[in-house]
Amino acid sequence: MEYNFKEIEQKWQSYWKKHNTYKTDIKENKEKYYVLDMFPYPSGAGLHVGHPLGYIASDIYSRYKRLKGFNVLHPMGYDAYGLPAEQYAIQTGQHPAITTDKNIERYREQLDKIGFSFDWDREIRTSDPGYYKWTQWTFIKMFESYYCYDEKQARPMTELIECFEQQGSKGLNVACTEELLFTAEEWNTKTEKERREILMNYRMAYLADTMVNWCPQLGTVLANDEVINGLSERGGFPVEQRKMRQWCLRVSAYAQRLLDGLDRIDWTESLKETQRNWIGRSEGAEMKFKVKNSDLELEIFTTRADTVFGVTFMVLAPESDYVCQLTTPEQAEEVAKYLEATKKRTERERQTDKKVTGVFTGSYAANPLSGEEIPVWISDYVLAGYGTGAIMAVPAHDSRDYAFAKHFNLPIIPLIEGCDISNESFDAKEGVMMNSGFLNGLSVPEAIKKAKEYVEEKGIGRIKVNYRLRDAIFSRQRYWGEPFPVYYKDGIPYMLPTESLPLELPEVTKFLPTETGEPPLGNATVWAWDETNKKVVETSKIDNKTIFPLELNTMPGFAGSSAYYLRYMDPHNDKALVDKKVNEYWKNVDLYIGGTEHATGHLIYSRFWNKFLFDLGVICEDEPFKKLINQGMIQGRSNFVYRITNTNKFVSLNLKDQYDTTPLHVDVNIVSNDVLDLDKFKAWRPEFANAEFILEDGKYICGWAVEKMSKSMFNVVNPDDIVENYGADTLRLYEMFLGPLEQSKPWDTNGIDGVNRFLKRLWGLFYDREGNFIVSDDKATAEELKTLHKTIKKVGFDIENFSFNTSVSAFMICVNELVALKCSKREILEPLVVTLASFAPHICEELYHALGYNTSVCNAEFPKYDEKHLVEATKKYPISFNGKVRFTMELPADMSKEEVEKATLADEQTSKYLDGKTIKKIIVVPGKIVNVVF
RNA sequence: GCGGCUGUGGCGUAAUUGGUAGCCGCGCUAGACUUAGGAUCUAGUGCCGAGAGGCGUGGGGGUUCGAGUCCCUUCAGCCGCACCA
Repeated sequence: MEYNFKEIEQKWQSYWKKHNTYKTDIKENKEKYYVLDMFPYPSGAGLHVGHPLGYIASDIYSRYKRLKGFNVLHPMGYDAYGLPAEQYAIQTGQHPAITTDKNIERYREQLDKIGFSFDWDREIRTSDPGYYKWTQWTFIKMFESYYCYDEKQARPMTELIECFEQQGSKGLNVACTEELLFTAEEWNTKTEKERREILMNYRMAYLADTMVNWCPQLGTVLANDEVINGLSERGGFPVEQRKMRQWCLRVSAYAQRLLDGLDRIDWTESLKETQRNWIGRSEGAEMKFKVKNSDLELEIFTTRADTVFGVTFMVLAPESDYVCQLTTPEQAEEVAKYLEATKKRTERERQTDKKVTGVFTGSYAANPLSGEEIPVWISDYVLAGYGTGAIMAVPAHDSRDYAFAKHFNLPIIPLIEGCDISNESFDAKEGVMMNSGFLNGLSVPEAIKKAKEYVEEKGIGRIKVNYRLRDAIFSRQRYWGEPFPVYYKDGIPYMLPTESLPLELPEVTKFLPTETGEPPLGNATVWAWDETNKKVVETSKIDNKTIFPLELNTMPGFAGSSAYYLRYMDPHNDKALVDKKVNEYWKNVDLYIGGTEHATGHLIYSRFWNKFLFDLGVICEDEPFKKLINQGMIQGRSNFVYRITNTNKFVSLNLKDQYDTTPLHVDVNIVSNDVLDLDKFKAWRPEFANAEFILEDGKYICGWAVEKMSKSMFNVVNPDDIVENYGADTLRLYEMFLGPLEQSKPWDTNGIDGVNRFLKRLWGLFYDREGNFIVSDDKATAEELKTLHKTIKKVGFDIENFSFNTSVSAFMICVNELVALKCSKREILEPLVVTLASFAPHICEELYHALGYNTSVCNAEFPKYDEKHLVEATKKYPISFNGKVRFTMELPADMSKEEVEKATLADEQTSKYLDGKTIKKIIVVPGKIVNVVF
């Protein structure tokens, strides 16, 4: 009987569904294990063969853990909000919900075919009101919280208000947008509106006028991680800087905890390093420079407090608030001209074009240590977003300041003995100080320390830690996202009561911004909040007395993906994001598998979001993902045909150099082992119908290259086709067999026959050609047991180490050996089937039942290996001479060192290789090797 | 520029962690069965060499009885960050 994968796979997929085999519940007597995949955005293109790679790996691990007796949570859902569906809606008028549902349905179909052990009862979609209710709920909690640096956690705003009432803002060590100073009396006399404006300065979720990455083509702002080299991540459109009133999340408050947490989680070093870079911690000093003839003080941040004596000028970012305060009337015109010019430059231009530009403000400041008078300039090499937006320039020891000083002819004072600054600055933090008053003679690290202390003592400034990590801009001028549970009274935002959540996304007539430039929600006719009746009503009823306008922005993509792992634990709970007891059982994700592209987006935001929920006391773990593995990308393997220029004639690969040719991509699905199917090629496109060919050995050989898998390269392979032709089990095995999970590698369907043959051969151990079940109850031999047990041992070890490719080859070796031994014994095959079941669940379920079981192999127990079957009586010792292996000798495994040495010397081949030379020494490593040195 | 990762047959890869480099699979070669082969089975297949043998893990150097594995250096590719004061 043939191995009929189609029948088998359908049969068991419906069996699993019918028997709820993958349904998971809390089992207090069992240890939990949580395996999570990064949930997909359901794109219109469907899955290609690269997408399921991580899912297959996590599925194998989940099934394995289950066989090992763990209670495994392994859910799946969809990141359903997103730009592509909305862009499609703008173009076609089709509601994004419809597009999304359709795409999800297709994804589900594709996923189902592969035989995953997901508990689909726990499916979530970020666009589902029952889900985003909790995204909105968390946002409200953020609005109602501030961050206390002393307690190192988020606290309720009510505590802060109490504090203001009693002592004002004095002595507070809390996260804020800007330092505000007011007394309790001042606070207590303020109006409601004034108070709310002040509170905004401290909220975890706050509304602020900030410089944002505005993308005109997408009509929305983007977060920093959504901008790559000055272009939008989605679509690659230019991005410009603009000041806009936006919702922001105070992620920066958590910078230190986000950094510290990295040391306690099992992620790859490269991923942690990326996050460390992104957080960008630097220790330094904040210092005040007095402005001449003014009460103003310029605040700057520096990591090189030791170089203050070398400050010969200061520079402001063009966006800095100081600019207008310091510009003198004489310079006003020039400054205005410069600001205008910089504004025109996009972020991208500013980054790529490193021409030195700048303008003098007309003002001077005083060096706080030397008292020297120094000019204040403006230049766009200073970033508004980092530090204070102003710097002290030390041209001798900073290359950017150096370039600026050279260009504008400003003085350069060297501060380190013996450094050469005639052509470039000396940036290294080493050497001995000079020209630096009380710092002279100290080494740079000593001087940094001493200068910082001095500055603090004299009240010139303070020691400060700065982070590159910015607060996340949380508003998007988009339709297809979570609505903010916010309405406005007199321009002041108020939160909806949490009992009124979810605030559902309204219908709109069109998905573009309104004529007045408001976001698409401005088109909604039912989008106003009735405060008394606590419900959404017609926009036309807005009277700003009891009925108020609702927020028109929506939340960004990372909102819904930040806490989804928690919702899987308790997906249908409408009383809480996750029940406390449930959360205490599942805790956090033990294994998270996904792509590396989320390193600075999702993986930072979800850690932040999670820490906030932890501070609220809603959840019990402060890091969401204990272990994280990045699966490598599956690249495409493209094929080429070579068209002779100006003809419709194609020449085979190895003859192409004799002609003038153009390579053309050809669909890999009509090429087999680099041999082109000529008929399919002619039928592929009308212009090739009359194509002629120059063949070699009667075949047309195509060229090939490894490229990104994409439609335009014609190298996309669809998993559906693989399942159709070879079955899901073969697909699963082959995806793993390709190579190490974390490595990128090209997909080449040609190799798939190997794993398919393996399954057929396995099948052949159970059934003969006539379809007779040939498994016997005979006693297994020592050799057969050894084959089995070494396989169980290796596969178990490999799975624990996520080395799935080597497990697959171990299975192949095992089956090859059993075939050679003609072993069809139950004693061997039964444990083998259970061991393989995580990789190839369908065929194993079939064989498990054929062996007489009527329960699922998913509920079996992973076999234990017994070392006693693995011990060898003899060892084939490689005998090497000066490190070169010459022959092998079979000796008893337990033979002593001395005896092995003796046996080696006694062998006649030894004298042959010695060739009369004297032996200097003999190295014998028992059980390993013999090395004769002469 | 800084940081991280990766370099092994024609291809994807393996190597018990310092101990016989190339396991497993693809491809290829030869053969068997066959009307046929994109089926199946058998044998071979790192390179050079008729052979003995030599050479081989991007290159160079080192440590070691012994290096794909450790150290130094260099090159190439991929990824991340990039005026971060």
